[in-house]
Amino acid sequence: MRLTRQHIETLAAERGLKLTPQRRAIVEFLAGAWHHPSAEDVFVAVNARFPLTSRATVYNTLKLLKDASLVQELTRDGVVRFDPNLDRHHHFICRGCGRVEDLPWESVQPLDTSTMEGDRTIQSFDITFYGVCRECKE
Amino acid sequence: MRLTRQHIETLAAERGLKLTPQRRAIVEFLAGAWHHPSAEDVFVAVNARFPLTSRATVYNTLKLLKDASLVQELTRDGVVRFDPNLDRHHHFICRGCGRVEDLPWESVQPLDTSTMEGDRTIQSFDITFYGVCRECKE
DNA sequence: TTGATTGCAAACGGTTTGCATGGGA
DNA sequence: TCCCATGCAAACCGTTTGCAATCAA
Repeated sequence: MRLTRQHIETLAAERGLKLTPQRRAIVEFLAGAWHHPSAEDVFVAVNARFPLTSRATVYNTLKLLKDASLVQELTRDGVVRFDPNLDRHHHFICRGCGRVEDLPWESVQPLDTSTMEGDRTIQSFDITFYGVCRECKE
Repeated sequence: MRLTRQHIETLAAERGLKLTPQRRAIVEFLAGAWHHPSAEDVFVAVNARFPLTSRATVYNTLKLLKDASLVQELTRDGVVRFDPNLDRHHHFICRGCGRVEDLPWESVQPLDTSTMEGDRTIQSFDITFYGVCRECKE
């Protein structure tokens, strides 16, 4: 499941939040974003539709979405990025162009974590794959 | 294999670098560090032995070590950290105290990456496990 | 001696905060 | 109307850079 504009409406209704145009624009941009935009990416995109939208609003809304588990936050090269894919999944990073692609959770066989448990408890894991994407292979 | 003070001596000899006390101190601290210190951690630790060591020197030396593949760099919570463990390994992050532990590469069975290959090439991967460490379970 | 390395301080980029204004409920 | 949300600007934090002084080779 991915973030949709419906999510922010539901969230607003449930928590009594205001449905401002800026929040709608941020969510709609994220909903259509497939390559993990940074806060700055969101800022630029939203300002294309609503000039004068401030960075503070962008950061506030992103934090709101993160706290509501409507986006996943991930850090790469020191920059925080946002992933609207709500399903469990892994990541593929292309060493050529740096793009990040989501990989379905089922593309990896279940991991046996028993050997590393015992004194610790393993609850979850995620895998980052590195390689060369299709475009960069050409 | 882990970073040792021997590594910086060899590196200096091979590349004609100068073996300054600051560089020795940084490497010796990293060699004994098991929980992925940040640049600031290194700065504080080195200044305990050599007051007036600047952040620039710390950052320069860390970059040197990274470029020589004598430390692995990893980013967590937007802060760059340094891992002197030179073997391939995975990471375990405790949700209780936030500590990071290294897990031996062999503790995970080989992954079949064929289903996600085809249009892309997978070269490597690393896994981050999340859970609760022994101390936090008590 | 001499150029690599250092310390310092300023600059930088991403993120957070404080506060007065404004607009959705 | 009322208070949440916004815009703005300054502050903040980790990191990088420029430059003169220093020191290992």
